Amino acid sequence: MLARASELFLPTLREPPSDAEAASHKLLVRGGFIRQVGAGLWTFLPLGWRVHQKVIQIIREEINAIGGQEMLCPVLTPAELWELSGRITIPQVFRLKDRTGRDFVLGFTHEETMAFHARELQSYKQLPQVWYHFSTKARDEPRPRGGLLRVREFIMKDSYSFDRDFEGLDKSFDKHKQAYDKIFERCGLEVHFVEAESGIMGGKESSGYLAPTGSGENTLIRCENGDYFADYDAARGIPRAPGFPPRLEAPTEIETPDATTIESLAALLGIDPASTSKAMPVVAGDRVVLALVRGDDRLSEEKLVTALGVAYRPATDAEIRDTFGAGGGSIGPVGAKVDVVADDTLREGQFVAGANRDGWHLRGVEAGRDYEPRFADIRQANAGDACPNCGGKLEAQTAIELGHIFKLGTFYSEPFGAKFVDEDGQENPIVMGSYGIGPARTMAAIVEQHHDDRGIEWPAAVAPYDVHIVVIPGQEEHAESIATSLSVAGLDVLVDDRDARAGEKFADADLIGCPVRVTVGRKVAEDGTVDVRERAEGEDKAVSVSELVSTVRERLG
RNA sequence: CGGGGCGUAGCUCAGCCUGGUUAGAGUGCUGCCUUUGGGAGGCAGAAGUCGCGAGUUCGAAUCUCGCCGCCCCGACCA
Repeated sequence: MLARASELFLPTLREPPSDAEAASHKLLVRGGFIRQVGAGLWTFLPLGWRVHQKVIQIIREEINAIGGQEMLCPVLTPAELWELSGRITIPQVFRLKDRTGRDFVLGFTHEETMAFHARELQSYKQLPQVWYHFSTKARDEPRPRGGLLRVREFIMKDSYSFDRDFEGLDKSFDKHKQAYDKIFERCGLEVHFVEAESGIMGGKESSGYLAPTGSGENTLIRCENGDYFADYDAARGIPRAPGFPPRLEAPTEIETPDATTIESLAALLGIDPASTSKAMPVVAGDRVVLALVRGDDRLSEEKLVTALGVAYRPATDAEIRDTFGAGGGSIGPVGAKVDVVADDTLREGQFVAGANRDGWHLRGVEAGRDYEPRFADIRQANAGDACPNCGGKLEAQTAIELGHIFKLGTFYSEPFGAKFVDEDGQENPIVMGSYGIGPARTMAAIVEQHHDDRGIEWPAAVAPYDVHIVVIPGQEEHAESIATSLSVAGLDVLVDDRDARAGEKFADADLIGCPVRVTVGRKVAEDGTVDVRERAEGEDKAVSVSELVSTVRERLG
């Protein structure tokens, strides 16, 4: 395949758009891969679409390899489907009406539609199934950002597995996991599989794939020794041990005027903030619950939801005073007539806690002796915590979530009545899983991980073209025949035949980032050689035209 | 949805505070000359509803109000 720069719509820019911050945003726009149409709405220009298609093809091959069957569901779906699952109430749902006033939803995933089709599965003999499609998703995002990192409309590969039981689901899940590992590896990405929250998807267990990058919205917690990776929200770090004051036989009141923050309290008492406890009153359902973490820790909202099993909200000032008889900065677990969920770090030792009396705290408060909590892991892990596997130091790194896989169970099949009959003639709900990957995000992550100050360094598997030929003015005829021979050999070739200076062409070639560059200059007429350079390496090497095809193939790996 | 910022040529921006001929620069674009292995130089040229609407004024890119769009932080979130 041969493309000529003189004919391509390839609008490269010398400067990045003023509103771009992420490297992928800047370089994809500058390189003429994408253009913004509105907030979170992007057009893929010819080169960008080629890369997107290459990513899609890799995903397709790997999902086909685990038995996935490609199909295509509509973007526009009747609102009734979303009422059945209950997801109609999610704020991000794009809703609209047709001319007769009927309600529709622009899908943001396709669990509902796929469960609808799964009603045609009737027998255990038809299971398992894996169905997938590449389709456009719409999300009414409150805040799109970062180029392709967070958008309102995007193409997603989502596959759905249908099994007769949870054992089957585990197998389908593992197959996808393996497929995803291969996909990201083929894309040249460093990606880590981590536990994550189910969020709006519904279902039991979910896991994300995080690519560490320079820009992104997620945080990857990783051990310096490389044996532990986790999503920030779910990470389990081991905090340092506090410096405890001498042990007390019983809690002792101490006056702490104006000390309503941990910092002021620790300073006033001259103690380690880690030897205090922090009380966060929340309302779950119709009851008040006191969440207790160490003074130097932050409460993880996600972990607390998991521990409580339901969503919650912070208690209001009035509710706090009503329940504890004191203000927010002076409350504690001792004597409080509410359930207490204490973080595991509070199991051992004596801590300073609020006395449920304005301006007073208690020293020497001990779990088990002075209050009866339920223990759970509800603290947010921090960089600097010790690794739960090896004790090494945990680090935090910005990341992009490229994929998310869920064990949905019967969350959708039950309301949709997607059932099958087993060997004994019994009806059972189909057990589902869902598995998403965003090709555009993947593309952005590749740029984040593969670029330098001059431009992109595409891995060969996803590059828009294999070879970028820079034609030095005066060598057009030689270049044309070289381009043709590379193309005939099965390589994708971009030949820069524009009437432009060499420097400009080199700069564009670096920006666009095809893996191999061939410069056809004066030497081709003198000794029959051209210069071959790998984008990621930056060294020109003279290669005779007769060996060019094999050399380029070799360089592409 | 809360806070902040921006909107002037394809792109990056100046001009606005302190209203006043025909609205500027760099880059990009077109033509010609020169040049030709890392965005070279020269000459000539095209290109702007100054986001939209109202208002104040003899006069508005500039002042006031409203709206819209976009970006950043937060909240929210695959």
